[in-house]
Amino acid sequence: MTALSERSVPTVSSEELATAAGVNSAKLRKDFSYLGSYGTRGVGYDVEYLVYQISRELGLTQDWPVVIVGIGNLGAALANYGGFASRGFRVAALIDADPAMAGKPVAGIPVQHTDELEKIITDNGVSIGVIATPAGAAQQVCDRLVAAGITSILNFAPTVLSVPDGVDVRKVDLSIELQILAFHEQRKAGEEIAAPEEAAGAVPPPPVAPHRAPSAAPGADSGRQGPDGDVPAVMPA
Amino acid sequence: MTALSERSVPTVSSEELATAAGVNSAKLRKDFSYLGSYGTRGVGYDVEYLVYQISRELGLTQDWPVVIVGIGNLGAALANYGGFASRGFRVAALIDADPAMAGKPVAGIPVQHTDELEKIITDNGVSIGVIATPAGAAQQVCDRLVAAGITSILNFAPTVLSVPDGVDVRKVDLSIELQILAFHEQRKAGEEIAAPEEAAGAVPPPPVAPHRAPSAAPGADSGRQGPDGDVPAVMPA
DNA sequence: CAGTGTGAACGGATTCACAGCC
DNA sequence: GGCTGTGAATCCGTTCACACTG
Repeated sequence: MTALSERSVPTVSSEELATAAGVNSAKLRKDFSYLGSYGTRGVGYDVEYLVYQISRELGLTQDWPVVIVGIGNLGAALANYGGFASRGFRVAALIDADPAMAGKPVAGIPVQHTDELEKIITDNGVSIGVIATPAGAAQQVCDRLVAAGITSILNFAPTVLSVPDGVDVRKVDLSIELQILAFHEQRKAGEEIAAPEEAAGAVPPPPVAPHRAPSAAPGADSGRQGPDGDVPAVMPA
Repeated sequence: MTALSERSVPTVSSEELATAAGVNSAKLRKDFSYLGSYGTRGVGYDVEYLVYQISRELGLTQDWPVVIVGIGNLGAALANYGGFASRGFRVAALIDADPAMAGKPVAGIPVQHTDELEKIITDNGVSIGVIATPAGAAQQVCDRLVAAGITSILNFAPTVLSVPDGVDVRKVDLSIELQILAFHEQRKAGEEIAAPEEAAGAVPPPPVAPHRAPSAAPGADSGRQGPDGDVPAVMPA
């Protein structure tokens, strides 16, 4: 939709959007209808208007100050990531435990030391924290963020964090997407013979004839790239 | 399951696993049953055996050579990411367009110039490519990867890539997870009044009373962190 | 007798199909 | 005429409940 908006396309039909998104047009209309009657019968949806309404509903019209803790490669990459600003996210501070990093600017923002963490969060009214530290430091950082009043955490460290009720955690595992690709890749290759006959002999293939069951791969729709932006888990209570 | 395995726990019940994963035990049993009858009635599942079977089914017991193109902060972060090796991924090469990067080791692997791209892929039999370039270069890199024989692409650049049929693309948008958090955060805050009364006045709030419809947030289950590892889209045909 | 494997029941999400409107 | 908005029909994933087994 943003792309359409940039090309100054005035209106879209549910059919067009649905095709682009790889879903059924009825579903798209029904979903939009939950936000209100924003379309015009016989015409379609006003692009600008719809972009605005959806942005508002998603909370993208607000200003979300965010702190990033752990300014290694990943932290730096996140700090430099252009996609945040346009979605209403503002990097309020970069925090790292390494005193040598302190004061050094990354993406134009000076890195601050972990000691300042609580003060930074309070002063800026930050409610979302990003953890990009090594696994070992993650839980500790998390605890401090929560204690300082943060209620949403995006965790890139390969650990499951434990948090009190009311705090929302989402974990990003960079290897999961690769695994999904590999899974499909395996399928593409395995089209030939039905019996793979593994090599690597760690666990001895115990009894039980692996009765290659249904095992059907999920629905094959057109060109939808990337993960579904699911919104599962933790609701505010 | 890996954690259980490391603690040498011999068996698990579907109930235990289900609780840990935040799902219903029946669902877990049914899902496992699609892989075969790997449990023992009255006992549970053999941890080691199950780990192996699932790994194999997911394609994690194979060796997947991967190339990373674009060795900026993100590319470097990916190259250094520990989670890949344990999942069967091997970084076969790092590729960057900047001649100054060539030869420089990142994560112990020397960066090679884009000119070598085709040769590297062919020589190493690479079928999965990771794009971590700026948006502007992504499509071009993608085309070369595909031409060189790559059939799965993980795209971190903020562009939708177009690829021929048979090539699998997954796009990772680092800001989507933040958006999901912000969405929930907005909900938490909006518990007070029902009328937000926006500030930012870009699009003039046109007619139509935004009839705050159902708009219910998805199911609230226990502590599941992160996105569902969905496996949608593109099936091998 | 604890715990798997699975047919049957359930319920929510998707799709159909069409009335209503521009 | 074209396209939205939406009740009704349908589909499909989830859960129940229990027969079966080690």
